[in-house]
Amino acid sequence: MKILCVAEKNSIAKEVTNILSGGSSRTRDSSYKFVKNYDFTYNFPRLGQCQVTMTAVSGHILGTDFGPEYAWGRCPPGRLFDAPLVTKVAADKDKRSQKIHDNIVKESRNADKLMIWTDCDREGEHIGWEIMHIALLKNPRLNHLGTWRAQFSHLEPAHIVAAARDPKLLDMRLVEAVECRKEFDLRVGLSFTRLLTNVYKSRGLVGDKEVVSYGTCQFPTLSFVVDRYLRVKNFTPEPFWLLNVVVERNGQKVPFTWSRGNIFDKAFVAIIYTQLLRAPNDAKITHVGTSPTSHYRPFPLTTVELQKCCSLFFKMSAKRALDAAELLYTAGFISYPRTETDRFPANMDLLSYVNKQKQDAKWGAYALKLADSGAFRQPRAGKHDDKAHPPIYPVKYTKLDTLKPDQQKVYEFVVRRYLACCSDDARGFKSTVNMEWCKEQFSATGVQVTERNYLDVYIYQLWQSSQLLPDFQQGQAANIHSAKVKEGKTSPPEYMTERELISLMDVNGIGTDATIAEHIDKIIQRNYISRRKMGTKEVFIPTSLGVALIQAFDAILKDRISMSKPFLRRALEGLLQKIARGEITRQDVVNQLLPMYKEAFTETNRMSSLLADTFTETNRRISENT
DNA sequence: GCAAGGTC
Repeated sequence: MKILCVAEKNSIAKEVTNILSGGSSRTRDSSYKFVKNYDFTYNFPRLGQCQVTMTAVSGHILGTDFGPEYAWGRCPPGRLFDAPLVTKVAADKDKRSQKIHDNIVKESRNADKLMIWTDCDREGEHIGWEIMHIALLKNPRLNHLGTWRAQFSHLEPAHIVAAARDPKLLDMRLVEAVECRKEFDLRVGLSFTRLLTNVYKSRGLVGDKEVVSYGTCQFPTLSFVVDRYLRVKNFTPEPFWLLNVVVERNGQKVPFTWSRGNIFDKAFVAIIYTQLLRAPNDAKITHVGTSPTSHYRPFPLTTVELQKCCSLFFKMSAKRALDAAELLYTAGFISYPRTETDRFPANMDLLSYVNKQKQDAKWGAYALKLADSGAFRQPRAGKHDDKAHPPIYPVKYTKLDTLKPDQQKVYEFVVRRYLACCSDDARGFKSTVNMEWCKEQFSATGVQVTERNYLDVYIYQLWQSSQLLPDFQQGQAANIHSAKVKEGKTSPPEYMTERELISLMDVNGIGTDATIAEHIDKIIQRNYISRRKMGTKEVFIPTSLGVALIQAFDAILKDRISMSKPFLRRALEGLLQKIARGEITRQDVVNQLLPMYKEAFTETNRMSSLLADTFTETNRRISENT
């Protein structure tokens, strides 16, 4: 029997080959230089000894487009809402897709079975379907039932062997969901992009080579930055007043906080302040207490959390962090780095991965303590599960100095985060002292950390004991050292940072783990937003074009659906998940949602002069400001 | 010249 195996990328094909063949395989070139064909034999349970060829694609091979009669300029943009879709081999400049396509046709000709080894997520399932579709062109045996689907989520040998021995079928519901997404992104993206570009260009508002694009992910992303920018710009600071009281005890000066906090009425604070000053000996300690407090260990690691942490701890951009993680994954050191899951499956042997870290010079002693002296704890379980991949964890040990600098940081972080997850919470005590002075309440607090636990390995987080409070006694008079009225000002929100933008996109389902960083780059290229240094921080500021686009869309569609808010994309995502669960069909979704987009298009087209006017107006306002 | 999603 001959089996053709196809992975999503060459590095996976190579690694799976290594595992299944026990290291003895023959390598042949394919028509595409970054994809190899690996030949070996393997014993499949129901088939016996088989001749296996393992090859790969490089992401999607087929693309969805419109026919030539719907090219830019050949038809009104609105026609793209009902123009027929054409699926064909993607046209890329080095003919990569065509070469990969040809390799699959050739290698599948004599195969008895096709086995799909793409990533186990929605897009991976769709790529698997593309591969099957291509293989079926010249080999009728490789239909849906002749095609196996290997399910795996990391490259540990035992796991890969298990996947090879227990193949499933392709899940066509996932394939349908992806087809649906592609249809919406294409119809809406191209029609609005052509409309916007035509309008701005005909008024001479953008350069000849420029494109004013609309994308279902680009605009919600832009909208987050614009909303924040306007909130900062429109902010008016308000003054407030508060009381600062310092009590002296055993020679130690202890600041107390006023329970009323910041007050916006100056006269009110002044009245109370006068009362206090009239009765300097009236202050009394009313309560002294100590209660346990803790810092929870972190949740298991997701992609977005990885990107946020790398941005915060190492000042590494989302793109760089993911690139480093990807390399660590293909080298077999960490599990698949694109996951939304923040809970480990119940049956996973978590302790075995702790054991593998015992040998390290920096964190080995901690791992040893976790594993061998009963300090190991089952990690907390978050609420997210993508049903495809577990949280990111260190699969295999490696010495840091074998890795490149970015990978060192990311690997060390993944390990420390994992060990922290498997540790106990940090514990301590919080002491509170309450004081009453002329019926006003004040309090002072102190923290004592007694058990550091996970903090010892998760060195990125600080929790330290504060200065010890002196020995106050309940009922005792308090010796006021000083009392002052302080004036403050409310401060505006900060401009959007990359870390916050990633969070917002993630929460609202804008883009995927792998594309969030790209959407941000795209709207920078389009001159909708720009990066700017503010002190030590880097923030995003929208351009006048970016502000105008959002404001014009909001004005035109104020009573209809919003093209700039995340609502539509989120609604689509929810419906895609229903398709994936088999509750509705792709056609149901098209019938329900496409008319709403089309209506928004018609209205935008009708009021297109407003788009240009808003831009002219924003430009004028901003140049007046500067 | 246009989208978003894979991948390099």
